[in-house]
Amino acid sequence: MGGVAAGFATVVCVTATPDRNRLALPATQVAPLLLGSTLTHDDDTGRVAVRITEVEAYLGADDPGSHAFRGQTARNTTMFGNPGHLYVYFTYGMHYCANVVCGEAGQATGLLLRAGEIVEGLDVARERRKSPRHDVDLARGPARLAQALGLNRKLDGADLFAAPLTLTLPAAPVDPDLVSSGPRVGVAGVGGGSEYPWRYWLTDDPTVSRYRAAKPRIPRTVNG
DNA sequence: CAGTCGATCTGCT
DNA sequence: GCAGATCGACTGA
Repeated sequence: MGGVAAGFATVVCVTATPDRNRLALPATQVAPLLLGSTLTHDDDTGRVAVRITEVEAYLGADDPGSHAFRGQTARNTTMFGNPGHLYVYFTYGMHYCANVVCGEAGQATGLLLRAGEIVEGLDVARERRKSPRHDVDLARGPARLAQALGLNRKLDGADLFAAPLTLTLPAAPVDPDLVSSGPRVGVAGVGGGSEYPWRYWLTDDPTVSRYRAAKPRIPRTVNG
């Protein structure tokens, strides 16, 4: 059962990882570095690795679209901690989504992992994700990616550079010509418009989630 | 292919 | 009580 996470973290975190320092920058600067990186989750339910193809930057307390906008709560505490950790939250009553915490402790900036390509453990990912007809859909969308990797609330706050997680950044950022940016998905108001291109993806990658504009919710009771 | 809706956790009013 | 960093099923063309 529980009680495992706190134990191994103290044992493994002996040496400072250079890659961890590369995350200690504003999320908008880390975004192009994270594209093309690989995140592996390896536990007794299986081993799956995903090559990240789409991310979204959330910029902390001043960002109305961020969970951190209204200050620190029990749920978002991880966002306010040190970079190089995973912030996992539960949303819409059904789905988990995962962020890579960036910047300095207290800034609460991070990158939402929006999509990726399964590069290891395809059979395990298919088992976890059942319905999709195409493998390209296995991790297309933040909740799908989390499910394919087997991420859940138990991994909230987990170190990205220690078991059961492994984040491998590319030696150099991908060619800027291969990176596109645009407005964030599903975020209305400030930061949701084209004025802030805080969504980044690998151009023309088939695993990138299709853009859906944030739609204002219209009450259905108006016309009876 | 595009539009609509249900599921039901979390934090804020 | 309500809206939300969503997904999958269903509808109609």
